[in-house]
Amino acid sequence: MDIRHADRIADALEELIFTAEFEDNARLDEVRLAERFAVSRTPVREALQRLVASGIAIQIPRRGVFVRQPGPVELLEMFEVMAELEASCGRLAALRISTADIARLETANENCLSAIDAGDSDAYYRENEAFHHLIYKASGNGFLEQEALRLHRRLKPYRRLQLRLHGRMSQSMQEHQRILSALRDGKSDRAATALRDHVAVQGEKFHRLLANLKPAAE
Amino acid sequence: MDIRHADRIADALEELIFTAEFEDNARLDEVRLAERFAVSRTPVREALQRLVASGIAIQIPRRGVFVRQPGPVELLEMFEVMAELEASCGRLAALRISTADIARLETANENCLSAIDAGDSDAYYRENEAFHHLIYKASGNGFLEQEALRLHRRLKPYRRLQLRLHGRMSQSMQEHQRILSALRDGKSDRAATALRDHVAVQGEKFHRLLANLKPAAE
DNA sequence: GTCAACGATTTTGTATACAATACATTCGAG
DNA sequence: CTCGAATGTATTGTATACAAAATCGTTGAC
Repeated sequence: MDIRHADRIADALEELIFTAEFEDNARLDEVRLAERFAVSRTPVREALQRLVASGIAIQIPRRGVFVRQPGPVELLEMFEVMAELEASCGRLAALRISTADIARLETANENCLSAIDAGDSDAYYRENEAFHHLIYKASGNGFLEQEALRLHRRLKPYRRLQLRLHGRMSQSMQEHQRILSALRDGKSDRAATALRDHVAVQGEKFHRLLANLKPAAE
Repeated sequence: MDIRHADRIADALEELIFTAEFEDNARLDEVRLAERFAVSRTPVREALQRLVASGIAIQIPRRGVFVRQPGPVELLEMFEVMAELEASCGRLAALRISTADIARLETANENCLSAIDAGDSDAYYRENEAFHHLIYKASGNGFLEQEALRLHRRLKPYRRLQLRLHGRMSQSMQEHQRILSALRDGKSDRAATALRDHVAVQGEKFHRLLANLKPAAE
């Protein structure tokens, strides 16, 4: 084992929480986790601190740390912020993007199309992600890129749920085209709006999904 | 001592780094810090982890953790993201703000004016901060509010430097008026643009400040 | 004189031991 | 029977001890 146990455990715990292995508000027992990972409490505690710092768990002093799955409201809020962040990336990218990066975006887009034709939704997911990550980078703002990546990653488990809804993919590709054309033309406002709407659709889908789950609840 | 040592030390270290007590790339020696705070290495290590998680320091495995002051480029990037985040807050707030919150903004604004008249720049700083925090909250998006607060806080030490530049305050108040009127009218795009420009000015000032500091350096 | 390899020292990472606080159960008073 | 206090137990927070890795210095070969 050439890697720090604390890091390994933090990654493992994050994965376990994202895959809903631990339910919301579950206490993350230090000694149980220590036994489970066959280490002492020390690296477990460091891993827990990392989870708390990243917001997927909360710590109540002298009580322990507890899983904190975002509720429906917070998820919608996070999707909304994602849309705003991507809009910002688009706004800046329209002013700064290089021809090389435009070419890369076009390639990713074509790969998306190929994946749709092949019916390979995993490949579509991957190439779609590449498309968006390229836009983050093309913003020319490394800090913004990192923040966008961070939230994107955090929302990943929830995005997977809604990908395979009926005619979404082809509509999504049209939106990609609009984004691309705005970037090519250097129209920052158009690029921002196109990206915001494109991402916001995911929030809408999610909203509808929730509404269907709990028809008249609360 | 009824508070966790780790938390106290983390706050203290953060403050020390923000006030440039530790210079960039300085190693944060666990045992020295432990002696300094009169505790063992354990709570010091937890504090360091928190610094690393918040990006104020970086950790090189088996080497230690080192202060990581953002360089000029990254600072400009952070100011740019701050401008974008506030623009997003303004966009959403224009759609959702309550009359009560508008009244609160007006109050904060009046307090800003009073502070200027009184020549009390500390009070101005405080009320200006309140104005912006109110807008974050008025976005109606708690997650966005937290993210904005986080970055705002992170940029705080750098904002203090440039506050007392010549005629900035009165210009700033005019911008606040424009923001307020856009919010009152529910014009989301206008509010977003007004806020983006308002905040971006700080980045510009900072840019100029840097250019003056190192006229032809590197 | 330079460079490399080996050993000593320092420092991080982990394990364990101890302290202090919170929780639960039980016992007793009303 | 219900509520509350007290003690016992469990769990977090901190200190210390140990292990492993990296840095530094020295020594020796070329």
